[in-house]
Amino acid sequence: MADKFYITTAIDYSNGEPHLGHAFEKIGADCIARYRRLRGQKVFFVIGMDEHGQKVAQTAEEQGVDPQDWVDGLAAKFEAAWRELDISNTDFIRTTEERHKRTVNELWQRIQAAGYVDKGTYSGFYCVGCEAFKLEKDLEDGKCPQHPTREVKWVEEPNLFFKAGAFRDYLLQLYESRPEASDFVRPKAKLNEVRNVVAEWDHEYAMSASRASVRWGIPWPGDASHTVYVWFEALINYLSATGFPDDGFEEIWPADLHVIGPDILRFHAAFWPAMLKAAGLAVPGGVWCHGWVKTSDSRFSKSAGVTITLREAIDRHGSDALRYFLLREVPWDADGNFTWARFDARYTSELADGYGNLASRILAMITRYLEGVVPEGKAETELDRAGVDALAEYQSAMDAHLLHEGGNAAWRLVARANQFVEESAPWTLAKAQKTEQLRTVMAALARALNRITVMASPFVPGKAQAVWQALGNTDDVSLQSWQDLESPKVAGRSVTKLAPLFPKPQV
RNA sequence: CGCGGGGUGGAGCAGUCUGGUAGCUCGCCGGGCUCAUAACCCGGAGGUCGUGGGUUCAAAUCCCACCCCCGCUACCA
Repeated sequence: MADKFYITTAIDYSNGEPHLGHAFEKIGADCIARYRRLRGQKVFFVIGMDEHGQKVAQTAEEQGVDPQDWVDGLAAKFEAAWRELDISNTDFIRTTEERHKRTVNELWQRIQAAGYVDKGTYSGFYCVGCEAFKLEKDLEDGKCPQHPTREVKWVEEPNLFFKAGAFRDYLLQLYESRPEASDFVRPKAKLNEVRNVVAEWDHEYAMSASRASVRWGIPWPGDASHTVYVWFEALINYLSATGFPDDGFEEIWPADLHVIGPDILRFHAAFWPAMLKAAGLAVPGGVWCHGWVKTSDSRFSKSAGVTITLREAIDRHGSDALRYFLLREVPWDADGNFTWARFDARYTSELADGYGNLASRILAMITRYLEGVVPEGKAETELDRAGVDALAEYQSAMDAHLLHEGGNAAWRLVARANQFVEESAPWTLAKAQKTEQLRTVMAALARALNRITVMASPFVPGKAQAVWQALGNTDDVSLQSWQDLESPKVAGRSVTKLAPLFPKPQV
């Protein structure tokens, strides 16, 4: 594995409060970032806010505030949410920051100098909701089907265009060139979608790069009557966060993984690498397109307008539980449903009765039978073999970004450990004073709990740390070395009993 | 119209590529244990694998036709 890993999420558009969907993307990316740290990589994890554009200006105006004040307020709310969810980002970038404006200027001057920018007039129906031009055939009753409450405007303006079509063949080759496990776009179905779109481009295909009529944006280098089109500007944040064009940015760039939703796939999978190529920069390692969290507690929810707020979701069982639930319930390569019934069921069986209870019983037995010290117990047990298998499964799933499968591997070991407790019945061994056997069994259980806790830490970082400390460690579980899990060094540690990790509400 | 995803015991899913006794989790029923958050373990009931045809000794799995659901079309990530 390479030494560094640069992962990003889409920057969030400053148009409303953080919700479950925003959180899902951050949590998934965070899970990957935390896993990569365990594997010893230096992780750069950038998230942030997309703060320019007509829609932001318009919303701010409706609220009667200055656009900058508006986005400042929202950025604070988003950041607070991410702190609460233990998102371990190493940077939080905002497109109104100077460092971003500087990078945008530099990049576009390079693209322009390389001859990939054209002047032209754009005319067409423009939907403010989408920040995009619409073809007449895509309109319904003269309105944008995505934003039927907003007017579509006929706009004619002198714009600048990015000649993306020049990179058609390059992009198609990029999609084909990678071995399947590291396709430029994953999962595979999404790669095919993008390929089909790009294959239809011709060499004249161009995309607006600047807008003459939008003022809340970054002035176009050399022509302040234009601002850089928000879509293009937003993409560049990934580069801004590396310090580009200053020396040293290449220690971080290129990004190894851009985590995004399906709605912005085309921008990341086609335009972004084309822009980078035009400027002579390295393209990212890949794009991961996750699915949607659907919130439908009943089949009528859509029409009834049922929504689940992030606040409610966190308050239900706490931040770690929400992280865990989303990562297990919604496959990271497909859509999934969020329902309270499923959330409660997983919380009870997998967190409280599963991991939480396992930790309680192991720690309690070590305390009760062995004076609270993890015994030496070098004999390899069946449970250790299961543990090593689980690590291998976990690793291969997590390397492929199949987070739900990684979680599954870790939690199967929880079940196996519970089974092992029954089979070996430490309470019987203690009564019969079969000390050696007891020590062997309890040492194996301590190793299993150690392995589970490290594997669980990208999913439930806070709770994993609590178990880690109860196991007698003083350091941070996230700093553990993956290699040590082959044979966890737990012997001799003084453990402490643990209050219920995941308390169950009294019925 | 089109493109993509999906239809498997009450619920959520795996299995379909590389045909050969239908598997997992939750729920339900019965039993066991007592270290543990009335948690844990074992056993059981429950499925004509969307429909109709076809290929085959044999199909959830391959082929054809069709039906239904979902996304692209919603504060959307």
